[in-house]
Amino acid sequence: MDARPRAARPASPLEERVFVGLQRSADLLLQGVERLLKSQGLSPAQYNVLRILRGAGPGGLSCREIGQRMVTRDPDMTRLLDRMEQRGVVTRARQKADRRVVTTRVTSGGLEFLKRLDQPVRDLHRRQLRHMPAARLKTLARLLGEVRAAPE
Amino acid sequence: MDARPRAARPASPLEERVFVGLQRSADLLLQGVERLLKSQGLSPAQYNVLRILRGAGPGGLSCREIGQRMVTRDPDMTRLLDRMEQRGVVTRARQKADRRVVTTRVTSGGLEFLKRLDQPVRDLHRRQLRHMPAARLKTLARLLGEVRAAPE
DNA sequence: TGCCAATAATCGTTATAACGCTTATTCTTG
DNA sequence: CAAGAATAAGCGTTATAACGATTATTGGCA
Repeated sequence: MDARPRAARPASPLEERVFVGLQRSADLLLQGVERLLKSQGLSPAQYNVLRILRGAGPGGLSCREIGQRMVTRDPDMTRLLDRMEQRGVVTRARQKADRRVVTTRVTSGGLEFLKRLDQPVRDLHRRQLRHMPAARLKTLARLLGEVRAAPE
Repeated sequence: MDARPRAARPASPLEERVFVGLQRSADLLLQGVERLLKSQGLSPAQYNVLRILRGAGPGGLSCREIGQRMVTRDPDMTRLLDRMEQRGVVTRARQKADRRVVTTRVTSGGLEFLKRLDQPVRDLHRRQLRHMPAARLKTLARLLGEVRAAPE
């Protein structure tokens, strides 16, 4: 039995509330970012790859490494990078030592792109979360980390 | 100034940490749900629609209403419902009063589907979050609500 | 009443995501 | 050192997402 319903709808399990809340919140914030990136013809995944490559420096990264660092997994790195190569924001070169791996690097054009986007993206995030005090954001960031710290 | 770098990487802005943490956590949990639903040939969006329609009762809902209640927005309700109608989990009928709107209802087959999935989904969510005590989950759920309570 | 804006849904098209399979190369080990 | 497992990336194909434009219907109002 569900006890007396305090609200119209019976409360869903706590874990489900967290799951749905996560999906909704992530989607809400992503919408804004998508709009911003679309003005430059970039998808969130492409933007993410560019930032990863910038962080990796001139040595570049293999497909696998990029995939591992991405915020959301992408099951087809090859064609994601194909499109980015066509736009001239990355280059690819097969490694001499291990000819299985292809090293991808961000081009100067790609870095320009990122530079133009850095401030607008920061501003957007600040606007999206300006109604929450820093202390709560810190708590939230910590709890989100705990979610992903699941064993196994 | 950034003070002394306590870790190798300089800390990113708090808002960005929250944004990325949200995307990563949402994606991580969604992966599990996708795997589970795929065993029944359902996408998360389709599952979401079924649950919305079950909650709405026998009166059904219009496309717009379904779209508004979805966890993540879907820009093409028509074809999402097309596919579900073909699978026999929903029916559609144009309203007499206002012939612009199409009412969608879940079929008994669709309800069966849901019934079989209810417990596995609950179990999955519990497993995904079992490493976090209830008090933290409550705090997290509350903070996630606050994120979406942004003015305008 | 007749015209126009607003609303609901649909559709044509292109791009991207997703799935599994294949190829190329390297590592392992008997 | 040869055969087979393991690893990295790529590809063929199908399904879905995304974007705009379009149709059908209704409500507002001069």
